[in-house]
Amino acid sequence: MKENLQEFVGQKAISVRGNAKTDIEILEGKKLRKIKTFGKQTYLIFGKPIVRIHLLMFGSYSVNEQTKPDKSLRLEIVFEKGKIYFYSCSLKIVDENFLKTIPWEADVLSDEWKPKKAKEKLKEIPETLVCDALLNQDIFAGVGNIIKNEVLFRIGVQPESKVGHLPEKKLNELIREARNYSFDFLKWKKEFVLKKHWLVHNKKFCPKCGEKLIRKHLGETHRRSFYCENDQNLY
DNA sequence: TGCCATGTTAAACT
DNA sequence: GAGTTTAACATGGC
Repeated sequence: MKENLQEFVGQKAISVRGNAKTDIEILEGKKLRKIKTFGKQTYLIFGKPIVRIHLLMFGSYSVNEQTKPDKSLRLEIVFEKGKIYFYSCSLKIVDENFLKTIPWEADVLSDEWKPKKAKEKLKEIPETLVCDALLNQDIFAGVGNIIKNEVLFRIGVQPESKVGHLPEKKLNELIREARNYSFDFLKWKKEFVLKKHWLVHNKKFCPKCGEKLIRKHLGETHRRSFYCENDQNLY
């Protein structure tokens, strides 16, 4: 989204509409200065007002689309050249102080990503299950349920393993693959070949040994886990 | 056709 | 007031 919206940076918002509950009118006449992302959130920085967008499960956006009446249109921004549409998303106006509270180094795709910091945070929660830890946005911002399942399969760790029980080497692998797989995910998503590359998520059989995969809602997050009993060790 | 899910927030409870 | 649970959001795939 950030990349696809770059053409609007530097442009002034002429008009806005949509069913967003916040006061979106204040954006009119303001120039889009910069776009920042933190995990799954996108920040459209219009100087003082900043629009925070999260697409949640079903949200979408489009650029320069032919306007059609749509009751789920959350926000349309008409710029000097072109328009942006956001549908069915979470939208909030925040200010620059809010941005100051964001732990940017926790974003797995960021240049500022700090694996050491992630490790420190994990050391503080030894009793947490790895399936929950990977979904913790304060540690691995951007990682979602698909990435969780694929990372755990790649490193051969059973999702109910406790963070504190992981050998140092596995802990390092967990942190490294959380970032590494996220870049693969992004690349595949851009090429529209994401699903094709799923090894365990939504799959029936283990690609390594052919055995039936376990599919269960696990951890405090109660999210779907897919894993192989043979190829993923419980620590 | 009905159920479920790539996710988070805020309201409603205890 | 703190912590926990539930509802809301709303769409496409199976």
